Parts: sequence; structure tokens; C-alpha cells
Amino acid sequence: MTANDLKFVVPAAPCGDESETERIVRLLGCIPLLSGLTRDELARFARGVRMQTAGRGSVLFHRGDPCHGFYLLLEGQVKLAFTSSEGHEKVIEIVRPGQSFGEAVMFMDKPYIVMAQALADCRLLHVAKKVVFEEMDRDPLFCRRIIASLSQRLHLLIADVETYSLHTARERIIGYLLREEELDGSPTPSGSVSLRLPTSKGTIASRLNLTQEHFSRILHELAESGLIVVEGRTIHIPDIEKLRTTRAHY
Amino acid sequence: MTANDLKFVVPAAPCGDESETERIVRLLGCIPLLSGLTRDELARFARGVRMQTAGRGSVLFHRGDPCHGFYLLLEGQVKLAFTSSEGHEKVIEIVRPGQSFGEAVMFMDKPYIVMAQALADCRLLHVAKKVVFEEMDRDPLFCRRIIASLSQRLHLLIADVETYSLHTARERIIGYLLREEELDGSPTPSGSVSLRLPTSKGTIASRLNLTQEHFSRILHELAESGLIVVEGRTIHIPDIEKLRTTRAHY
DNA sequence: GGTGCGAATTAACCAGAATCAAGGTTCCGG
DNA sequence: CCGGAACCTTGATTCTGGTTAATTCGCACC
Repeated sequence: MTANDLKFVVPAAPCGDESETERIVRLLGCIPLLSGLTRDELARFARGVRMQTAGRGSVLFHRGDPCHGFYLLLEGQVKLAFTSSEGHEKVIEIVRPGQSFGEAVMFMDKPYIVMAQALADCRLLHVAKKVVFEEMDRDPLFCRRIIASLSQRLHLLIADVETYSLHTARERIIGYLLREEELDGSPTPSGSVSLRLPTSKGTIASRLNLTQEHFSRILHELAESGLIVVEGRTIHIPDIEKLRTTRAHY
Repeated sequence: MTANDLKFVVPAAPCGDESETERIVRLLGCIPLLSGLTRDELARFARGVRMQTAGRGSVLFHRGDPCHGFYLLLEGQVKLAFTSSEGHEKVIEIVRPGQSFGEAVMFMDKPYIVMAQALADCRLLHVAKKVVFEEMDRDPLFCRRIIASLSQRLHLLIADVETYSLHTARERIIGYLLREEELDGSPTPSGSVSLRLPTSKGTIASRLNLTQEHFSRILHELAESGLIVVEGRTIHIPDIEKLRTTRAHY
């Protein structure tokens, strides 16, 4: 069982039968934004929570849709992306179970600027704007968490901008593999590590701001120079240190 | 007097002589983040505020420096940028008087990831982390403002990512000119508008993620097709509607 | 009126990445 | 076992934008 699994790991129910509210409270307590809140506080959220499923390919919201709350992904995979007028698409984030999305836009009175689409069959929670705002009025500590979370988001996005504008495609891909390895890699009997790409190569390519053709080619180059071994969606890295120090030149 | 001026417009002092604290309170009341706070609240901030000047070219902070507060620019111009190991530089924001910067990183215990450098002689206020956090504990409404401000920032940054990845250099430049015109343009006797670039072309080019050579070329192309007239740092736009609808093709 | 320096332009050339166009895999469902 | 649909790879070609370098412009300072 690796982090690549499409399920959000939560503590098991204390007993066989729990109420729907209890179940939701348990799930909510596991997301970074809400962990640390008391049972009672979480219960207040539960009133505004809607359990939801989405089949692979279905769109949760489009650009321009009004925002009524934020989402927590329990199971499956979601991509956030925008599309240009010419139909080109750019993925800005691949959301994994346990992550939330759509918060930032909730705090402004603006419609979504990105769209969200299920990459696999999903189960998610939708938390209504209303209960979030009510809790913000009540609990200053909750506000602090939101501020921390937004700052974090901002930080990551700036790092993305840096990557896009200062690194070549090759460097971006190596960087991606190293990050992916960190949270998902599993060591093999020999000294190497393996990792499985979380979704299709085309989608990952777009996330890294390149075409799938170019992504494919660079993967091939890296394989040719012995830095990685590609086996379908699985990538083996014989010597991770070598990969780490190779970021530049052919 | 246009928005291009390098001074932050604040209400004049009520009388000739006011105390240093009163002056700072007056200045603080004008920034979006703090406007709406009472006199007393602002006075609490004043304790943690330091007036500061920075000569053109001087660096306010480097990547990696610890963050002790945020800045408010009163006069002058500041760029936020990161530099790659090979010495390449990418400007992510050109800060104008009245804008604040460096807040986001203040809410995390991380060092700066960008550097800030004065593009002109500057006067600024530095607000200490400490008083911000104290006020956050005291005033939930202030927290709300911070949340709104961070969300706004996030929104703009995502729009930037979209621009970088979905638009060509030409489109980015036209988009920039149109935005700049909106907040700075001044109509001329004839039906056209003029605007003055806020800083050197090289810096603006970097902000738009291109080299100054390429920027120059495209400006030349636009001039050749009659969409703009370049006169040093001043750009004349004879027909803004035409520019607005021309975003694509040569 | 020089002198010197940073900013801007221009042109020739180059490289990274996109596009276009076939094929090839893999994995299903029938 | 066949046929189709995604997905991926590969090659040829084009293009956008970067690199390098030479020149000019604008301007502050002697």
C-alpha cells in the first residue's frame, strides 16, 4: 500500500455502526485545515457537508461557475485546469485523496477561474461556504489555519512559477520525479527505487507545462542515459543521487 | 498627475504639525489590508512600524532571509524576483506605491523565496510580524481581511500562470498594455490614448517572461502594423479597440 | 561639448519545444 | 479471438523565443 493509492486513509470507525454525522466528523478531522478542531466544532461543519460521487471524466465545476463551498477529495483523483479559447488545456494541479481544493475562490465573491474534472471515479465531500464563514466568525484559531493554508498554497504556486520560467523541460521532469519519489517511492531489493505515475503521461505532461510528445521524448532520453528505466507507468530509478545531481546538461 | 507617479497619494495632514505616530496611523489607514480599522487599532500597529528608505538598486531582502514582517511601499518602486543558479532572473511583480508585499511568507515559518530590490529610491514602512499576529488574535475582522487579501493574491497569481502557459509573447504584451492602460492611460486630444511604462523595458520583459530583445522585437512588430506608436518609454495607442481584438495572428 | 555608462535596438544564428502525421501498445468488451 | 479506443511513441518539420554580439540612443556628469 503506497501513497499512490487512490484512497484517503482515515482511522477506522470505532464500532461497526456509526451515524452519518459521526462518519463525516471523523473524515473532516483528517484534513489539514480542520484537524485540531474539537468534536463539537466539527459537528457544526457536518451540517453543511454533502457527500458526493463523480464518475471518471465528469466535471465538478467549470470556469465561470459560482462557488458555494470547497471540496475534500476522499477517493479518486481530480485535475484542476484551464482551457484556452483554442481548446488547449493546461493542468495546474492533480488533486489526491486527502487534499482539499476550491477554498481560495470561496473567500472572494468571484466565480471559479479553473475547472475541476474527475480523472477517476471519485468520492468527495463538499463543505458549504456558509458553515465555513460561520465558524470563522466564531473561532479565531480556525481563521489562523485558513491563513496558514492559503499562505502555503501561495508559496507552492510561486515555486511553480519559478519552475516554469527558470527551468527547462528536462529539469522540470527530473524535479517532478524526485518530488514524486519522496512521497511515493518504494525501495526495491537492489538499491534502486520505483515509483508509479499517479495518472496518464499526457496529464502529467500538461501539469509540467509541456506536450505529451515532448514528455515522452525526454523520458526516453533519460532512459537512454541510464538515469531511469521506464516500464509503462512505472519508473525505476537505479541511482537517485545521480538523478539529483544531473538536473542540467545532456 | 497619473497613477504612474511614484508617490502614494494619502490625505494631507489635518494640521501642519502632527506627531510621528499620527502620521504613521494616517499612512497605515490607507492600505487596503488595514483600511477600515479604527484609530486605536491602527495606533497599536504603529508600535511595530519602522519607517525606512532604500536607494535605487539596494536589496530589501534576499531569498533565504528570515521574514520579520511585511512592507508597505510609500514612494518609489520595488521588484520581486527570483534568480536561477545560472544568474538568470525572473521578475514576478513590480510593486507600486500603496501596495504591500511580503505578507504571505510572514504567516509561515519559512524564509523568503524571492528577493526584493528597489528599482528607484524608495520610502517604505515595515510592519513587524509581532503586531500583526497580536492584532489577529484580537480582531477576527482583521483576520477576514487577511484571508481576503491572500485569496486575491492567489487569484492573480493563477491568472499569471494561465497567461504564461496559454498565451504567446505577443498576446502577453498586448494584454499587459491593455491592463496598464486601464490603470494609467491618459487620453490625448485625438481619440487615442498614451501610457508611460512604469519601469525599464528589460524589467517589464522579465515580468512578462521574455527577454528584452524579444520584447523589443514584438513592440516593433506592433508598431509596424500600426497598432501602437513607441516613443521611448511612452506608448501611444491610436485605436484601443483594434488592439483589444487583435490578440492573435500577425 | 565631450565622456562614459546603462538601456535599447537590431540582426544573424541557434535551440528548445510545439505541431503534424503515422504507427504501435495495451487493455477492454463483445 | 477480434476490433476498437485510449494512450503512448517516433519521426519529420516548423516555430517561437533565446543567445550572442555589434551598434546606437539617451543622459547624467564632468
